[in-house]
Amino acid sequence: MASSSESNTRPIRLADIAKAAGVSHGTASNVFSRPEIVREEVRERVKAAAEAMGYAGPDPKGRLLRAGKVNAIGVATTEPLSYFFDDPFARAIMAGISEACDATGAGIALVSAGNQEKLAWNIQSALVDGFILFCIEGGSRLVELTRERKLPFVALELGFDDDTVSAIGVDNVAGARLAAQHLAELGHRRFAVLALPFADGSTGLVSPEKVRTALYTGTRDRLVGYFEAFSRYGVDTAGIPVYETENDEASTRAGLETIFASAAPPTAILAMSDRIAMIAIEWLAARGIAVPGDVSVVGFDGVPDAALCDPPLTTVAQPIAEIGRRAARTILDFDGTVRRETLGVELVVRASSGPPPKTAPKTA
Amino acid sequence: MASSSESNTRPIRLADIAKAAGVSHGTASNVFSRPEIVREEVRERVKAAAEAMGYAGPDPKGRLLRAGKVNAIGVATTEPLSYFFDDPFARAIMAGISEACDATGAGIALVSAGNQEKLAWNIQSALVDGFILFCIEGGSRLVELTRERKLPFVALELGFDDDTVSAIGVDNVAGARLAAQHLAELGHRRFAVLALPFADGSTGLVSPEKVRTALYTGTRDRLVGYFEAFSRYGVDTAGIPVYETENDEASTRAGLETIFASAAPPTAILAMSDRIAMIAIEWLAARGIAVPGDVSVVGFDGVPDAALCDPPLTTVAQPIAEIGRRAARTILDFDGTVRRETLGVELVVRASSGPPPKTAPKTA
DNA sequence: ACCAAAATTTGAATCGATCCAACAAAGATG
DNA sequence: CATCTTTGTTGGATCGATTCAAATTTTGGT
Repeated sequence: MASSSESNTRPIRLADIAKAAGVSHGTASNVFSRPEIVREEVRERVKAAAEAMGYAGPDPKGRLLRAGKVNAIGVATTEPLSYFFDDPFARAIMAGISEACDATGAGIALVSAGNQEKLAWNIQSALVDGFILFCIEGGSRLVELTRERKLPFVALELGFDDDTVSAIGVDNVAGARLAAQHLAELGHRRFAVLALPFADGSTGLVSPEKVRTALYTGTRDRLVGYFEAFSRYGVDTAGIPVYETENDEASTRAGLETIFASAAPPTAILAMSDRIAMIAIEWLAARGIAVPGDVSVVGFDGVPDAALCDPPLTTVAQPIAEIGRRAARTILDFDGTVRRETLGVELVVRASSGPPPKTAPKTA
Repeated sequence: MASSSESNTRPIRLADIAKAAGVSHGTASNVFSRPEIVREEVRERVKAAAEAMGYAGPDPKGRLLRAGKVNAIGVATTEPLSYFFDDPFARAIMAGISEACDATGAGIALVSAGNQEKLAWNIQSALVDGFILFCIEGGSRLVELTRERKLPFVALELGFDDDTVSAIGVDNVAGARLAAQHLAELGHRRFAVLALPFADGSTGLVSPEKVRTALYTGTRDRLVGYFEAFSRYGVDTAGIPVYETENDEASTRAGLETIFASAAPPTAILAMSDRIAMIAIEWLAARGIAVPGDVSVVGFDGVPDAALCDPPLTTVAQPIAEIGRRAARTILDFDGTVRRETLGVELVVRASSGPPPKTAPKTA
């Protein structure tokens, strides 16, 4: 007994229940996808058969092949997957992407791999209708890999200026100018810059020619913005230390050590990310240097955490959620054109910046 | 001219380049999936044809159908997608899941929908090998929907005790007992409980029979744990207000209003989540009630934020990342068995709890 | 030059659905 | 009663790959 009722071997297919119900597979398919066009009596019979055989419903794998659309957008990065849940900037962007996806019912597939080979495979085999790329380190590699898929994709943070790829970013020059100008107006004249990477895998003080050949134009543009403001206020840009970090704790601390080893340490620090800025504030506090009493710090990004740190961070706020929303929309409403958007930024003045001290800091 | 070379209509298939290269599709397929078994000369010819025709590589849609495995796990909830990036508990779990997925190269697909109908569709059409369910509100509905798919799935937070579904959770009774015991040992005798939902969509003070018929056994178990400890210390459990919140700001504040309207307000609050606890601390601070000077607060969960709030929160820490890791492993190593795991918890004493005041609080 | 063994290539079958042109049956119209 | 609609159903074609047994070509030995 229990010879045919035992479905212990392979899963039940639509064709199986069609046969069991004595209808064609076309009709069986209609029962699930357009039930209104099949006669009630037949519909019930098929449903009963499905129920009896333990049918799981039309397999999306099959449907997908036919339909072509996955109804999900892939978000890719070269960082590990946990980056999406740890990094405040990433999280804020994901919130924007989520919003757009929720509105249209699309899903989100997270794709990542530090490992070169796995990254390629993961991009190649991701079941998505398009990609949003977090171009942090190794951005161009990620773009190349993704381009191969011939699916719509959009790069975030404008890591480079290839006009053939869609990208969404902010006006880095204007934002940086705002930040530097704010400090200059407060009276600061001795600055230091803690920069994001100019190229992969290097850190340290940056020479002018390195700036000119920067791989990441976002980094370069921010520096350009800072310098523009400096010149306007008559500050000699040649004397300003620019330290390239990797946007992490180790390299930022190393940069601070270098900068404050100088005979004439800065009274203001321009950090190219809130992350760097917050690490700097912590480092300064640990050394008894008052912020903003001795040294002012201005960040860049405007992540939510920046408002909560101590002291709250003055920063150049990007419309982060909006960037995410637009990126998602770019994929969801893809029309075959290359779309490059540059959004505005806004200086948010909080407590980490103030006038320079009367006497040089760290004298005591 | 340009009649056949213009591929402006539909995408290039493997079969197209097979024909162009003059080989069978079997061989063409091998060039991409097992290049080592095809003769070099042929391999180059096929690759050249692919290059020339702008072939995007084997479409994962086709591969998927054949292979059966998606190599991605779905994480589902009834909350909007942004929940995964906003909620600290969810984020900590996702970090654990990410870790396990990174290790095996699996992807993560986020599935969600508040809307009943869309939820069903999203679950039915998700391209995944299995699901991890965040059973918050509407957990049983989510489980029913997912069961239909006949894919492996595991429920988090043990919303209910159906032994036929795999689940991973913590020992709620023991954890709650620990929390209540801690406060009792500090000398507290007047308590209030801010509870998680007992059932969908209700809030307010809870009667004993409601507790007995609680839909969410997690909530019930925590209450049981609190009460166990109370009885042991001779505290009359009948007099303790238990206010059911929805784990959000509005209902928690309402609960606090109710509780502190009493003639004999509590000296200690047991919150069933860190979220609730942190909202309570804020509410108390705004009313000038000192924590822990006047009132002690103990949370539950052990989210990272709890260590950073002011004052740092005493709480019952769940091994959150471990839960995520195990959930992912349960799906990735699925062996057809139902697996129910209960992990231990740990009391983390921080600054939000202390001895009760000599005089009753709020007297001034 | 011949044959067995090894290395490649072939082409049909399969994965699980949806779509659609053609057809059948029932009801409406002249 | 013949014809036209309307409503439902059918079965073949298709989506884009992988797989594998069988056919074919190469290689190596004598």
